[in-house]
Amino acid sequence: MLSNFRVTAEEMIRSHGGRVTDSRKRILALLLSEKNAITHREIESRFSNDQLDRVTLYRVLQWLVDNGLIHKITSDDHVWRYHANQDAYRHQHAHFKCTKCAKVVCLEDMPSDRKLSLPAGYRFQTIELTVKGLCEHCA
Amino acid sequence: MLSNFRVTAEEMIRSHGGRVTDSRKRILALLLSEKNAITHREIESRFSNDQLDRVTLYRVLQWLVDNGLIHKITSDDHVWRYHANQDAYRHQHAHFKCTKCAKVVCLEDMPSDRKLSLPAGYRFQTIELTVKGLCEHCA
DNA sequence: TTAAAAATGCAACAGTGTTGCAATACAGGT
DNA sequence: ACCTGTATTGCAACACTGTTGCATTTTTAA
Repeated sequence: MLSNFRVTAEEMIRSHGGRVTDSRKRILALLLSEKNAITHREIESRFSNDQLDRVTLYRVLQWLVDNGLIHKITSDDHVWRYHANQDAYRHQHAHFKCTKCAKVVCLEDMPSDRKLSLPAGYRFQTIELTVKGLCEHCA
Repeated sequence: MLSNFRVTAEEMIRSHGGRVTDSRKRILALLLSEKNAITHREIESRFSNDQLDRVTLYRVLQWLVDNGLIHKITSDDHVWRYHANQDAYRHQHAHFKCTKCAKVVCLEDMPSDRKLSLPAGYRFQTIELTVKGLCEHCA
């Protein structure tokens, strides 16, 4: 189960030409096993037994983002949440945040078809969309 | 000019039943005079001569938000930006953030097609949409 | 096996925002 | 105009998330 994720993680890291270190494997394997996007602090607490340095975690997460293996999501609580780039989440997508329990999930689609008009001279790059509401447990 | 904003500010505060204090008048008048959404730090620097306590500024901003006189916008730099609720900005709207100079402007329209479907059992509350790109000066 | 390069661990720092509490300013009644 | 209760302010100290510098360790490739 979890060893499957470790194997996948190792392949993903190796295929990006990075050094395959223990921290990277463990962190990416964890993110692959998580259904929702989770915070730095939540990742830390998952490793409460095994020691995992705060700073190393920040640096590994940044490396994984830079190499497109995970993505990070901003939120109105001003904490980054991280999620592995699997399957449907490769491309740009919207996110949902529960206003009660703060859970963040990735939505599969991004309704960006409808172009909203920018002021003259502005150049479009990306769009960030977060839907807020109550999740199935809090509704 | 700026005294006009002070008069408007005072009326807005009074109409919400709050105490009309000097800090509230000065801060709201400044926000009324600003075209774009600005950060706590930017507001502070506008008052560099007159003294203005950091904590008071945070608390006044929160009060103004709670009373619907201004709104605040989150961003991927994890700093709140504040903008007065005038005219078009009363209702829900999208925002634009320049990825080069970090300028944030309010867009007038929100593409309201909530075609994006939430998972079963989820309840919709609000939508937050930020378009990122280059502004007219940075493009 | 060895050496260069990259990654880690630690300590200290930086920025944004919050809390507790005493001092002050505002508003309403006299 | 003057009290008086109460909201607001100012200050100090704190909390949290994230970053930087640097010595030590691990990884990789010859």
